[in-house]
Amino acid sequence: MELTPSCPDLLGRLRAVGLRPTRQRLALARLLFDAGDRHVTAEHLHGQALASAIRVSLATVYNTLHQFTAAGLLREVVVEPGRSYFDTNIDDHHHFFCESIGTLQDIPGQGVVVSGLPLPPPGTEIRRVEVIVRIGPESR
Amino acid sequence: MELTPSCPDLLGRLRAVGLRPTRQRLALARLLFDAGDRHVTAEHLHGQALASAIRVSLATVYNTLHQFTAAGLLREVVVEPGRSYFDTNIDDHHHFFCESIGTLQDIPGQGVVVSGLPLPPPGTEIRRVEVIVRIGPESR
DNA sequence: GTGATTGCAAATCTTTTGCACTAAA
DNA sequence: TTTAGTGCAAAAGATTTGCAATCAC
Repeated sequence: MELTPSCPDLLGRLRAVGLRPTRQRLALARLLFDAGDRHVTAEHLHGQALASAIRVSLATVYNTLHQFTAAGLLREVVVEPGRSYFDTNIDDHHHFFCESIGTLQDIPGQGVVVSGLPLPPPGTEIRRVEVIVRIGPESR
Repeated sequence: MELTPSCPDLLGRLRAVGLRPTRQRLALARLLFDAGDRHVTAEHLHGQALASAIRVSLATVYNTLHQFTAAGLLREVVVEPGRSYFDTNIDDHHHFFCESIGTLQDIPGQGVVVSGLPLPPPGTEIRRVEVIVRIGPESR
């Protein structure tokens, strides 16, 4: 594939994290990062790739999502048993999650303060504090 | 099975939530609730049942865990993709989760305050605020 | 060319389901 | 009895892996 000049930033971002900018990685990166903040599942992204006439196998989508996550380009969000979401927003932030629809929505991290946490167990340190606000349709 | 008089509370608890106190439900309830706060996976609980010479199928363990959860006797905690933990502590509280070991640890809810949350999206209301503190071995 | 990456299909792992059988009431 | 609950094995999902073919460099 010709590396189109329309995505120099993506190409550079992949190179910067040591991932060879292959056809499918670039195509997936474009789907992921060219449309603002997104929360996708592997299945979802694969469907979108196929719809965009990008030939990628589901296995490659999984591999790519995990490589991007390991490289710090994505964040994995676990809110539902048996399904992983990947978040293109890697800033410190939190989530609303609607169980009835299965939808994630970002909560900017700046405003939220979690206070009163005890010290982590001896020998461990805090990696990240994650707040998940589970929401549902209004009762009435 | 003879309903032993040693577990009148469990029997009553099951009846109270409309679950017929069968041999395996009682046995699993005893494993779950007779040992203080616990975080178990289905696989884990099944192994423990077998080790205690309780004949239960894994399918029944799954069904029972979900029935208990639906009945409010347990809480499901989702922290790892592809694996559910069930928590015998149903009070309002949060968790430390160590990814390297896969261990959950309770954080009492009283002390922790989450402030600065935005309003939930229109038409929805907050069901629960969950804080997961991801921890790992100390860097140095 | 050479080694990383991909596709595919098969394997794996967790969880759910269908149905004949068993047990609680 | 009557109906809910169970076991088993098979099915269903999500995710991973092995290996030959392919592509970036």
